[in-house]
Parts: sequence; C-alpha cells; structure tokens
Amino acid sequence: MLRKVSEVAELTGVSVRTLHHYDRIGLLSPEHVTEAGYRQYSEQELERLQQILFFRELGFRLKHIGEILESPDFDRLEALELQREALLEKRARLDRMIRTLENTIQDVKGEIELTDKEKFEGFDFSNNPYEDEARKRWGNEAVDRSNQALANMLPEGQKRLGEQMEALFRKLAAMRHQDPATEEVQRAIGEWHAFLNGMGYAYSPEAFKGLGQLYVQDERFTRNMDQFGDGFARFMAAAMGIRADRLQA
Amino acid sequence: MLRKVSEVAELTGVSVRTLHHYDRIGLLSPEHVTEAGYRQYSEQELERLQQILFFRELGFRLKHIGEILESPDFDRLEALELQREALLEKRARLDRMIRTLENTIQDVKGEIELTDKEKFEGFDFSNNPYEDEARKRWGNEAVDRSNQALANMLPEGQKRLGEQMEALFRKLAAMRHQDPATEEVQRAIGEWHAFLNGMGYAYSPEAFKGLGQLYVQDERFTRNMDQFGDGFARFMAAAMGIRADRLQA
DNA sequence: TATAAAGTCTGACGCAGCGTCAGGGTCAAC
DNA sequence: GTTGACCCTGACGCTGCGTCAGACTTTATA
Repeated sequence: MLRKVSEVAELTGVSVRTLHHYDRIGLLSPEHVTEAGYRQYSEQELERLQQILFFRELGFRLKHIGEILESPDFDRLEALELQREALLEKRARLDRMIRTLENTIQDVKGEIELTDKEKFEGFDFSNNPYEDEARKRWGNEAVDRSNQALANMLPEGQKRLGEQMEALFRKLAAMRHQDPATEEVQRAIGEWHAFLNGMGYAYSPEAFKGLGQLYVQDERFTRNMDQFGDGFARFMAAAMGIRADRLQA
Repeated sequence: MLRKVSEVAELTGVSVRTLHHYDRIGLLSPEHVTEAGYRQYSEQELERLQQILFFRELGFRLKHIGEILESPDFDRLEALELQREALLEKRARLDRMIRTLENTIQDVKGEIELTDKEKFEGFDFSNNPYEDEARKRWGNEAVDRSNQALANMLPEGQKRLGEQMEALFRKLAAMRHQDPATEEVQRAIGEWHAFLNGMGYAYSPEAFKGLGQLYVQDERFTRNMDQFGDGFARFMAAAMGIRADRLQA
C-alpha cells in the first residue's frame, strides 16, 4: 500500500517540506515516483522514517543518520535498544532539569539557598550521544523498568523512606575515607543491608555484593551516590563486598 | 562578585561564543565591560541566563525569550511554574516515545503487532508550550519531588516492592465494578493502607483520603492507575474516601 | 621582569534544517 | 472542463550558533 506525501506527513507529524528535504538529500526517498513526479511511500519508508525521527530526537545530524542507516552492519534491533538507552538518558537529564527548576522556585521563594552551580544542574549540552556508543551497557533493564513503574505510582509514603535512606547514606558517606573493613563501617553497612531487606527483598550475600558492584559499574548510580561525597560509590562497593564475603564465610 | 566569560561558560555549560552571541543580539549583556573590552557578569545575569536556558530548552526562539523577559508583567515565579509544567509535559512526551520505542522493539521481535499510527506516537512536534498557558495546575509538588528523589536512588529492592504493589493493585482493579463500600473492597483497601504505612509513613485518615483524591485530580496518577482498568482511579478514590470516613467515625 | 601561555576581543564566513514564497503542473469531482 | 485541493521544483531566508583569523590582555613561570 502506497501513500502520498500528505498522508505520510499526517501520520508521522513531519511536514511535507521535510519529506521533500529528506528526499533531496537522499536520506529518505519514496519507493515510487509517478509520471507526474508525485512521491509514493511504502511501509518500508515509514519504518525508515521512524528510525530517522528517533535519531533526530536524539540530536543526530541528518547526514550522520544517513550513514548509520546505510551502514551494512546496521542492526535494526540493536539500534532500537541503543536509542532506548539514549532516550532514557535524555529523560534523566530532563528530570535533573525539573529538579533544578523546582529548587529554583524554592530558592526564589526564599525557602532554600542554592549555589550557582546547583542552579545550572542539568544544563550541560555537551552530550553527543553517538560518542557514547562504545560505552558500557548497563544491562539490568528490568530494574530500570520496575523503578520507573514504581516512581510513577508511589505517592507520599516514599518521602519517609527516602529520608531514612538519605540519613543512612549521609552517615556512611562521612566514613568514606576510612578503611571499609573496619567495625564501624561494617556495622553501618549492616544497617543498610537490613534496610533493603526490610523493603521486602531478601538479599543473598552474592546479590548484596552484586548490588555494590552495580554502584560502580552503572554510571547513573555512581553519579547519584557520589553526590554524597567523592568516591562514595567505590567505597560502598568495597564495603558491601567485604560484608558479603564475611557473611559467606 | 563579577565573573568573566569563561567562568560563566563553565558554570552554565554554554559556550563562550554563545555568550558573545547573546550579548550581540541584546539578549544577555554583561553588567560591566572592562577597558579592554572584557565582559563581566554578575549574579543577576546568571539568573537571567538560567531563565534563558530554560526557555531555550523548551524550544522558544531567542527573540521570543527576550520579549518575555523584557515584558513588564513578567513574573519570575510564575514563569518558573510555567516552565516546570512545560518540562513535565516534555517528559511525558519523551515517555510516550520511549514506550513507542519499546513497543517497536517487541514488534520487530514479532511479539506484538503495531498499527502505523502507533509506531509514531509521541512524535508530534507541533507543541508550542506557551500556548498551553491556560492549562490546569496539578499542584502537589512535594509528592513529585519525593518520588523523584527516591526513584533516582533506590536500587533493586524496589523490584520486590513494586511487585507486591502491583499484585495488590491488580486485586483491587478486579473489584472495580463493585460498590466501593462493600466489605471485600474495604478489606483490600485496608491492605493498601497497611502497605503504605508499612513503608514508614503513618497515614492519617485525612491524608489517606487526600491521597485518593490525588489519584483522580492528578492526571499522571490517573493515567497510571487506569492502566489497571478503566475507571480504576475513580474507584480507588471513592473506596479510600469511604475507608477514611469510617476510620474517623 | 621578560616572555610564554592562556584567555579575550571583534569581525566574517559557514552551515544545518528546514519555512516560506513563487510559478506551474495534476488529480478527482462535479 | 472547470474548480479546488494537491503536488512539484527552485530559490531565498532564517536561527543559532561553530569556527577560523588576527590582534590585544592577563596570568603564570622562569
């Protein structure tokens, strides 16, 4: 089934002019052109257009998009997964901006005070997503999804929980320059373990250790944790590993 | 305290060239210029720059941003609130895209089938955020913020929690065509109440009722809840209200 | 204190990604 | 066969900077 420009435009939300443009630059050509020169698009082109739009949303250059789609080892599925990750990251950035904005609102109201740096968190635009291609996958998608689902649903109750956790983290962060094997640190880590278990999930020693690993392997966690102090994520990973090993013995 | 271009650039993530440009077009001029022609920015300009960047993120033209900021009835606080809403909407769009993408992935894998329209959901770019000015506020910022904080920090443990909650919701959703005052429904609602309390927050009857209200007043909650079945949010609000009233009596 | 390195300035040009005409053909319906 | 809705192809314009180039200043180092 072939569609004309206006239909494609309608369906996808881009302008007819844009389709012309994409044709001109060889990014997306119609499957057929009638004698009168009318463009006609098939399902294939729609798919390609979807790809294009995703990449465009991520800030890619049209030229670059073309190269990607043309590349012989372009794997649709892999590309989709990559795009998903990039979008998630973009959302994370947006979330940071929203938080910054909310803080600013409070700041203006005089409820809190922000440093200049805090006022601009989330605004760094130097993110060429394609450069990150080589970056590690963070894998655990399920975690992500469930986090998301929960974040979207859970109401007030979280506040309390969050506060508890924050207090605990602060306490631990204060110890981050000590040897993670000391009694004091290990006791605090024990609290952390208990806290997690209290949330309904029984962490086996390995799982607990794995969680610690995640803190250093997954950038997002690292970034979050390091807000409590430089090197906090590494410290936690080490301390949690030690505790897990001891429990196992 | 005055800062030079590079400092401002560093702090805010924009390029020096951009600052030049904004000066040139009269969007953001330094407070002072030294004899040598060096630009010097004060706190005020930083605030203004933050405003500019927010609006820019929302896709406003620089010219338009200038007009807004110059307008005599420009109220900083109101503008910030507006921006917040616009950003939330942007995030909603991004969420839609992510969902579309995930669906596409499943589609490619052959797990499901999508219509063409579904393949492009979230791609409509005809969103001039300023037009939406008249839209309703959704209020409850605190809820939002705490959700956010937690979502960014909590790891694996949530999975379990989320599963529990989902199960409970499913159970409740199955009853959504009954009278919310029946014994059965109220017992389940009691479970839900207990679940929330178990998370560390003691819900007073009013707070619990208020939470129910939120489910129908706040679009985001409504959408989420209604995924469990049409009218589920309304049902929950009613049932929670009834329980709260009974507890109070 | 001299000199190198790093930062800053002002043009000027370039570029992506279309929007927006203008001028002209085409299709479908009545 | 005429009307109105579509479609085409140039061509020019516009925004928001990036990217030199060439000259001056400021700061760090020796």
